[in-house]
Amino acid sequence: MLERKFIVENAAAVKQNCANRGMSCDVDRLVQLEEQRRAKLLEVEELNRKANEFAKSIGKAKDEAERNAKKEEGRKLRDAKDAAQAEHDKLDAEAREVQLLVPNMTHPAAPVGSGDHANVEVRRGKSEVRKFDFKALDHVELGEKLDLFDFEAGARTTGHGFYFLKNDCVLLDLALQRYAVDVLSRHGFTLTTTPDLARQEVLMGTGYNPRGPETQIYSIAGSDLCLVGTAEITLGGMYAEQTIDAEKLPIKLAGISHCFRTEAGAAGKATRGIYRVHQFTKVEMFAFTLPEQSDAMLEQLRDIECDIFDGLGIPYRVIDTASGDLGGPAYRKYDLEAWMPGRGTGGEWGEVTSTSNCTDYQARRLNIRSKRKDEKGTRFAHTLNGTAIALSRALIAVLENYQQADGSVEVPRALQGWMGKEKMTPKV
RNA sequence: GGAGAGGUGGCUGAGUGGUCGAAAGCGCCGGUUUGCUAAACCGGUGUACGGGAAACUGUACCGCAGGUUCGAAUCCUGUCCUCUCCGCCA
Repeated sequence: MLERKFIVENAAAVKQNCANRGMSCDVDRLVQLEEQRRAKLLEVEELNRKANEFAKSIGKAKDEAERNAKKEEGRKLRDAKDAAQAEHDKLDAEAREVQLLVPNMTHPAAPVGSGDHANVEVRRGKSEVRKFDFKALDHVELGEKLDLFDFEAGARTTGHGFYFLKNDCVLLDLALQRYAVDVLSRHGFTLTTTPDLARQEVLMGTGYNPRGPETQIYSIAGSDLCLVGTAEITLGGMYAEQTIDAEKLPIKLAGISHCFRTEAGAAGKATRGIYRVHQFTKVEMFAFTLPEQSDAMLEQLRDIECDIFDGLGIPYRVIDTASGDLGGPAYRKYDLEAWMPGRGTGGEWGEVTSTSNCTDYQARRLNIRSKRKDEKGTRFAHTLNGTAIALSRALIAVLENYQQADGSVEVPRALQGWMGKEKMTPKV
């Protein structure tokens, strides 16, 4: 959410930014509504001031007759105030409705445009894309040989898009988590496991819409709780309504959670195997910073993601996401796309991580402030998030890149200790 | 799940319809005194939004949302959270 004052004062820039991001929102109307609201607020405050003044004088009235006469007058003032307040609230609600649709501003260096061609590849990982001298299998085929997944049972118990991990895949899943946690711990992150459910309020605060036909979020009937789509939601909510001392910033959190996504409207998209599923586990990074620290923090989060995948020996490319694909809260976003040899006909890049600087967009909704001792007042903190390891996608990358001609899969060196073996071999 | 108690400023804690944005203490900041430190004393000390060059000033906020009233921290309803006891359980 952008500040209304900012939108009013920078209407032209905000409009251009909406256009760059492919979002349609009526900035002109918002400006108009806000100006009307301001005028009405002055009126409300003036009436309220009078009414307060009057109410105080009643307490000092000398007798019952004077008191009753004054009460009548006080009631009129209060009624007038209530009427003005109602008009103000209506304007406020209308303005807010538009305001919530306005996306964050965009980093000046981020590419402008939309679609894959607009995104810019800024870097490659250390590992070369491997040349196979045999036909590379995809993770589903590998999973059959190694007995790693049970999709039928997932569908039976829960539905399409759910699955059981089995045998070595469970070990690999845990090893990847343990590996990521280890890296983040060394980078000074506070480790957490987070609730898998959150209040709607927190969802909204982080920029997710729990309702509507296109929502990605599952809701729990009979409560205002939702299953989280990512630990970003709970980690952001962790400091909701808090004012954080500047000396404590930046705060770097690592959160492990399950992630639930309805994937509404995703029918027909690459759905084979565990690439796009309704539930997966993720180790997430989250940071709260002072406003002047967030640009550098985004680079840091991106570099950690690179380290994690370099450490796994998986080839990837880094994408500087173009304005049209940033969504609502992100000011700038980098994605890591890992090479997945089993995708498409001869392998394809597939998104495995994403890191965003949301500046104060989420903090304003969640009311998270920073306070410096030498500074009057407070400023909204900046929030950033990034994927350390998203299981499912990371599992695919490991399985497909480390497969051998005989159907076995080597375990990346970095995981061997956590996994307790060097190779996953077919049951025969 | 059942019964009860409670949520007030950075903290402790008073306040049961009017002059309460809120006593007092602690903490913190500034000052005086003082070989130094401590103590003592004096003054200051919430946040947001609006007006003003500034001094300053208006409005709102006593978990949150409603309601009663001319007037609510105080009364009523709902809700969230915390604590205690019982039950159940990993």
